[in-house]
Amino acid sequence: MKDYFCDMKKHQITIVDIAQKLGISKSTVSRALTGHPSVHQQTRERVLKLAEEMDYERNMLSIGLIKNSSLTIGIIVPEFTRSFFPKVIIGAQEKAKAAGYNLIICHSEESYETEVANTKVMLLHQVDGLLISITKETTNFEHLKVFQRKGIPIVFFNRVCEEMVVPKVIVDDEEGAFSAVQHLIKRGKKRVAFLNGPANLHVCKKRGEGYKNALQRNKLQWDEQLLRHYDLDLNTVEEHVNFFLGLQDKPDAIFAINDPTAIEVMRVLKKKQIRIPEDIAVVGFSNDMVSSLIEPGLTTVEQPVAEIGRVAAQLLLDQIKRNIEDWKAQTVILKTKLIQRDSS
Amino acid sequence: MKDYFCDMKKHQITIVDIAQKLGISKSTVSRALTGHPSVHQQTRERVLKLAEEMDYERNMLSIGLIKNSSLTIGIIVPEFTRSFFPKVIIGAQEKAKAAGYNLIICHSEESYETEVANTKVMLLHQVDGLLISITKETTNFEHLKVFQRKGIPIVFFNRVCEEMVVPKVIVDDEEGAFSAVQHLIKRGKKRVAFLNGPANLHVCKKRGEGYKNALQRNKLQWDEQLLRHYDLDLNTVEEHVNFFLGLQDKPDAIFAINDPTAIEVMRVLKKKQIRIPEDIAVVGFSNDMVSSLIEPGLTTVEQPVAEIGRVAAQLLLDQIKRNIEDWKAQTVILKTKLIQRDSS
DNA sequence: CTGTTAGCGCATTCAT
DNA sequence: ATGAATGCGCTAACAG
Repeated sequence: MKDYFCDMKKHQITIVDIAQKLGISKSTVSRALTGHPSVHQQTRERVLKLAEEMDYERNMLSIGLIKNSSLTIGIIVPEFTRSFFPKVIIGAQEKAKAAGYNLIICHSEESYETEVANTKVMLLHQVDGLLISITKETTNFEHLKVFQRKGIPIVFFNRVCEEMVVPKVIVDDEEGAFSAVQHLIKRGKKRVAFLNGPANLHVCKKRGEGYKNALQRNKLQWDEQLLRHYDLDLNTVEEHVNFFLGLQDKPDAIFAINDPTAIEVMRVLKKKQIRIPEDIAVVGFSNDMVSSLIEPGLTTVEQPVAEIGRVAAQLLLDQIKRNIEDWKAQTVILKTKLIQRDSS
Repeated sequence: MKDYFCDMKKHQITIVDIAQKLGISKSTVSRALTGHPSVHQQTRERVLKLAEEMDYERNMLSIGLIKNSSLTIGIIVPEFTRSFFPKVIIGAQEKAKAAGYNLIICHSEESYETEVANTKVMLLHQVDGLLISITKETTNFEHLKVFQRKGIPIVFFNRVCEEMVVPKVIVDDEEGAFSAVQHLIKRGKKRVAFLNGPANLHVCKKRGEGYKNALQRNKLQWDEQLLRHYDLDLNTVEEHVNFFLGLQDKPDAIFAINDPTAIEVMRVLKKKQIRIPEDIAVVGFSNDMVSSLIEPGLTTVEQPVAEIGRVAAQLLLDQIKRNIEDWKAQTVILKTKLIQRDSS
């Protein structure tokens, strides 16, 4: 009896089982199941009925094997406890689903090593395309170039790889940062500090440029002490704020690379009884869900988050449909929008 | 399932390619790749080297087909723009990775239909087990029972299915709700309202029981107008709050099913110049990241979020290792902890 | 309309 | 230590 059960566990109901019971060939069963037109109506009904009765489920693995496709696209994000990446994923999923594709998500936890492991998972699962935003540590791109060589399209979003010629979706980071700093200056601030992210990330470089441009445009002195790069570990934000506060000539505004950072900056300032925005104004980037809930409300640069996901997925689906020699490598740059609240 | 597969086959590097280049049989290549002992050391090295050079990746679809396993476990969550589910996922990923399993994540976006589609993806990828927290719409469980029939273990967490006898990981929702309401009453509140979630969710039922128990224990009158179920759509929270405020005998405290709801309640109250907690105190559930950042800080019932993921993954891995006839269906109940802040 | 045959990429038995 | 052959479950020519 026990052996019987063990065997049962292994044995899947297949089209052959159905075919045998019905005394027809498995091809006919297959055709009936897939809705092929040239099957006798009566045969089809008998197959469908028996399949239902026997709890038959198609084995998509074998189908994927044949078609060399899994109808799945993968997405790798470095982080998702904040609302940014989840919202991108939701946008991407929307487009993918509409095209009949499923989405599998991997989380690289800002670790290069995990990212490489994730790409292996994607390869193993035969994804038809990959969406990715790289980790803060990623400077080697071999694991991603593999996809190109294999003819599996990649689309970058948010954190892109500069050296790879593939579609990318970003926002106008330079313009976004520019408008944030411009706004602060218009509010009367003269010494705007920028707590930037890792210098190797393209997105951070661009925001750095926007920052500098805004200063120049307003003929404000460029002070390199006011631009600091940090590794996105929120625990270290306090040190950086302390550095700013320890300067001979303190900043009167802090622009932060993203909203979580800005919120942490605000927490540190509040703890020190520094008034926001009177003493020091704060501006973030992204318009996270939290930013409207805290006090004072955080002024921030809004990104069309779900749209980033939608566009990225659409570009990927376009690539998937194209032959490899017709691949296009456009970069889509979406607009940002300054959201003014009470922190500035 | 509709046939969406398109036909362009990108050529994959297979063991046959490697075998041909090396002038050996594909069996030997296979053995070298899988680490079979009886392969000449030199042969193995040549194979490994060439595989590396050619960017060869094993095709999981075919291996999965043969082995009926993919070393992958799936996780389906209904929502993840808040920090709750992402943190659970991170915990689960930790355990899975340690056991050599990969984790693929699907997002059901609180839609029954999407959840069903997600389970198909999991089946397609031949996951060895499934972790799931159901959507608020899910009342039919056929798509999940399929897994049991196929011998693929399932573990529920947070939002569990009552009628299925499988392992589950929840927190002590009844006790958590009890302690929240007990706390409010100790603070002098006499009319505690509860804005609960969908009545069909087990987790909501349990919290409802905790709420009622606390009232009873304190000999407070049970008023059915003070207990409302809502569909977790934050846009409708305002109506419910307005209902409470329109009562003859208004509540002096509102306990909300989760933190986002509580925060929305607070927003509505603040808009109406109602003082928190003096006029109406507010308590949430989960200790979301936001809750400590807003003002006043939200009193809430903390859940061991990552631990939920870890335990669920561990239970699943245990089931995977067991034969189907040895499956255990224990329910693990983790402890909650009341976090007192200024909203109560 | 339906049956036959041939793989998809790989692991695995059985040979040698 | 290696090669040949078999088959996982299914679809897709190619016959009838």
